Amino acid sequence: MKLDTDHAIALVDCNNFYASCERVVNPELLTRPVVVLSHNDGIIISRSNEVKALGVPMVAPLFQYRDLLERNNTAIISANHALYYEFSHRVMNVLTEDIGAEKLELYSIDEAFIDAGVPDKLSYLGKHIKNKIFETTKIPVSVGVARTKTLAKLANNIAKKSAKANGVLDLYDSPYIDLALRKTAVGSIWGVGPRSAVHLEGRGIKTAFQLKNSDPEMVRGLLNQFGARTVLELNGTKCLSMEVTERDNKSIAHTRTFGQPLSELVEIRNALLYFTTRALEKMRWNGLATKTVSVFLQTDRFRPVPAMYFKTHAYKSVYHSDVTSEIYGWVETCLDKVFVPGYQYRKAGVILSDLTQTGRISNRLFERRDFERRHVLSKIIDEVNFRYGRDVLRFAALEEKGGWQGKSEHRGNDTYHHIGRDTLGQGKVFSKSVRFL
DNA sequence: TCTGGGGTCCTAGGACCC
DNA sequence: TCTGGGGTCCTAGGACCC
Repeated sequence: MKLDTDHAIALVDCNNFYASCERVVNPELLTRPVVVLSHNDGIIISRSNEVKALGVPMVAPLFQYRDLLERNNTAIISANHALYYEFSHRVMNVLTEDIGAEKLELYSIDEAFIDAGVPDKLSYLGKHIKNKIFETTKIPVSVGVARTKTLAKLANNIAKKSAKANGVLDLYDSPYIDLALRKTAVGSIWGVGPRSAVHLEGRGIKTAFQLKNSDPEMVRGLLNQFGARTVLELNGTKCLSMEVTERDNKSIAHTRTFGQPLSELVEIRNALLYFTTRALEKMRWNGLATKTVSVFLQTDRFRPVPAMYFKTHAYKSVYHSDVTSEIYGWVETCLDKVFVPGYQYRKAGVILSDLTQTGRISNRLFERRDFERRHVLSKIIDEVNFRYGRDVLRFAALEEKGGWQGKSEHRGNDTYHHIGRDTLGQGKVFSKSVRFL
């Protein structure tokens, strides 16, 4: 397959995406600082520019910044993922329908790479994309254009911050590429995390420009193959191609911190069956079946009682299934392996892996008819719950709410609550799961 | 008092088998 | 004196991303 070596890649990234969505549905927020919180209201996961200017970092505990935010009249809002899926869908539609992007890679809920074609008025294209998306959806975006994904990421970061760029930067054959790289800390490059940055700095590689001029083999030894690839990408050599075709998830998880520590097996079992139900809904929504389920239990990260404990166990079935009642049994087997009395558990999760398309489930000679009946029953329960509300229909094993549930107190606009039921994507574009915060 | 969740990929080391 | 070694499967944990 040809990599379209000379084609430019544009990265379109929504600014402060969750906060921006909240502002579209509630324009009063346009004149106030805005933060959006994680599901338990514990963590700040999206900030408007005013909040960033206050020095509030990404993924910060709310309690540490609450006073500062309130003094500045900040709107504090619980996350509404269904709303963000809806806006994501709208933004991507502008790219495919209005802009006519033929190759689009949905990289996360708020950003996409597109093939910008042969180099011709690239900054004009960037401005057009930015204006068209804002005109249609009211969501502000930034556009970075370059020869490689890594450089497009960099261009996008600069476009977002620089007043001069005003949201659009073209670094395709630009004389300013090296200048931009000189001004960029090595740890700000896509794929270079804090640990790798420390290693590189130890070798005197402090800027992106120095990394560009490093020996890829040396970097491979110091980091890994990804590091070496990043060096080539910084030099304008495409190593990462556009992943245009949707691929199925390799795993689907539902993990939660409990509202309060739990030590009783019964309560933890209830929580895990609930988590399993949610994960299976998402799995069936994507037309998948699982063969391996993993369950983990964990004590409080910050205040473990009576000691730190983390344990995971995987149950491997000999066949795939998407039948709730059956997979409940697999989960209970795992729970028996990881549960030890005496710990105060704070977090637990269910992870479904070894996923395959339901259509490819092999026939089970002896129990085929029963399996099909239960498979259909599970689908019907999903349908009913989707139309009439979560868990209107549920298995007797699934208990009512327990002490494990958290709370979302800052829920604002209710308009979109009927969409998606939180864990489900909507429509064709999001029939597969999308990475989100 | 309060500190998230969902993913991917990679590696080390133990258990076990032949 | 001597303590094989390769393969595979598993969990733990690191690193990175949004």
